[in-house]
Amino acid sequence: MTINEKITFTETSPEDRSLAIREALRNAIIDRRLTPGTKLSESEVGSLFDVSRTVARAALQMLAFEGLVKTERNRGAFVSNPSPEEAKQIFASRRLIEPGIVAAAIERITPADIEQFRRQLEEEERYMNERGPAARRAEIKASGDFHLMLASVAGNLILQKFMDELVARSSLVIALYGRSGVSSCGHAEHSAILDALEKGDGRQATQLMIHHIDHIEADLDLQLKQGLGLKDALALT
Amino acid sequence: MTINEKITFTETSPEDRSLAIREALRNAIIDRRLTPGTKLSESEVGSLFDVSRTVARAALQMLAFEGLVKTERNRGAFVSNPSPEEAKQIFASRRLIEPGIVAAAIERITPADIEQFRRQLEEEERYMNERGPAARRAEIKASGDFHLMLASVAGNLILQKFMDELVARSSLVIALYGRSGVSSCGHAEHSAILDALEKGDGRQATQLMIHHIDHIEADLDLQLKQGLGLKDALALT
DNA sequence: AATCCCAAGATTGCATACGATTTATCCACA
DNA sequence: TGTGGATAAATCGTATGCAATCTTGGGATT
Repeated sequence: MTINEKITFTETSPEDRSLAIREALRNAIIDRRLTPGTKLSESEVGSLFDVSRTVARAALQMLAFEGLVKTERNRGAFVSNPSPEEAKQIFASRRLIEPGIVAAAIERITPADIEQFRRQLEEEERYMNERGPAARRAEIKASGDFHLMLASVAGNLILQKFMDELVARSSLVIALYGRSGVSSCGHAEHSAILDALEKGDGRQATQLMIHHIDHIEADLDLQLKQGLGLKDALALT
Repeated sequence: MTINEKITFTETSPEDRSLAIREALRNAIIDRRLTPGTKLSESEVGSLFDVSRTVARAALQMLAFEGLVKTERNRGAFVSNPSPEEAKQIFASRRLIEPGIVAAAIERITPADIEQFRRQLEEEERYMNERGPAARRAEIKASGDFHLMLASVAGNLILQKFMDELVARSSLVIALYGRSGVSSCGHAEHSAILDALEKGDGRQATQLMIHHIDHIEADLDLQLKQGLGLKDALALT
């Protein structure tokens, strides 16, 4: 797979172009337009975005830092190919952090937030009922955005950054090991969590969140490719 | 404050020099040899380590990503000056993550690990009983290393990276807002946590960890400088 | 036919150069 | 004496060039 479609800037970036490129690549990765193993060469990225290798390189470095990209010395950058072990660690981390985020969010959530969440869930549902890869991608993205909005409401910027990374990497993991239509039940669970938040029932909200994460991970097929280090390497190129 | 002492490479780095520079600067920051607000100009860092601005810049970008350094466009990089609000968020994050790390560590800790922890605690104690700024610095570093070792034993690389960041940033916070001789009681608490781990008493170990974090945060003076945005800005230069 | 080796091409690692922006200095002027 | 503005210095943002390293393809040898 190569980068064949022109990736558009979502906004005119007056400055800090490497940040904009990072965002564009991030979106492409969590959208699965760039699949694990895809090579991201500095010159190719640079010419796609009409910048020099220097700034392309900076964007790739940032992505490497958050684990979405792996760089090999003198070889280049590749979209990460998380191992089952990594996948487990990602979800273990989420199980640790997200209940805390729910607990913090329930203290700070406002009616306006609730309203925004409802709109978000409607969007999820809309994509859920559509067919086609584009809708599927949008659904995955919207599903992740629910968790990120929650982190945003919680009001802890550090945890928010961690969740940014974890949600993005989860998306990669689901792309690799996902078994079914990802969030067919996920959407209902998001709804239930939001209901609990609205009622102010923190205990239930955190419980629902834990189960939600359990369900996402349960939908993965982490055993199959466990011992296939060689095949993984082959899949890389 | 300027960078006036030659910072030595801990190891001969055959390659990936930016990583080595990042490590050296990281250590200098958590050791408080570089205090919050210190400017880290690309050329200065570069010439100190005998590299070009390109690689110095890469190191600074990494530090900015983990929150130890803040960059301002066209102005440069400065050692972070965390606000009281940031400090609270850092400790809130630790309260969320570290109990989970303790719980994971107790499942995996080996007698060899215990032995290593004991040696680590002896070192803490040695520095605690010494006087002088160098010993104080070493004590702070050793105290943080206890938490990082725990994260390492827990075996989750993602959480380990998060803790790396949180411990380093905590060190900055303590430098800014710390009230007393930091870990006079901290050492005893580390010992107690280790004892609980050795006994296999997970419930007690996590409780002790939570209290330990509470105590560290309680030792901070976060109210005083809360409204002084202006003075903070002044302290920057 | 399979294997090994070497050279050509491609890509990264790094240094340097130049324009843009910010900061500092100094002089004019009120 | 203090203020304003213009010029100079310093620093960053970015592009580009060269050397080092890796990959690839072809040809010779067994």
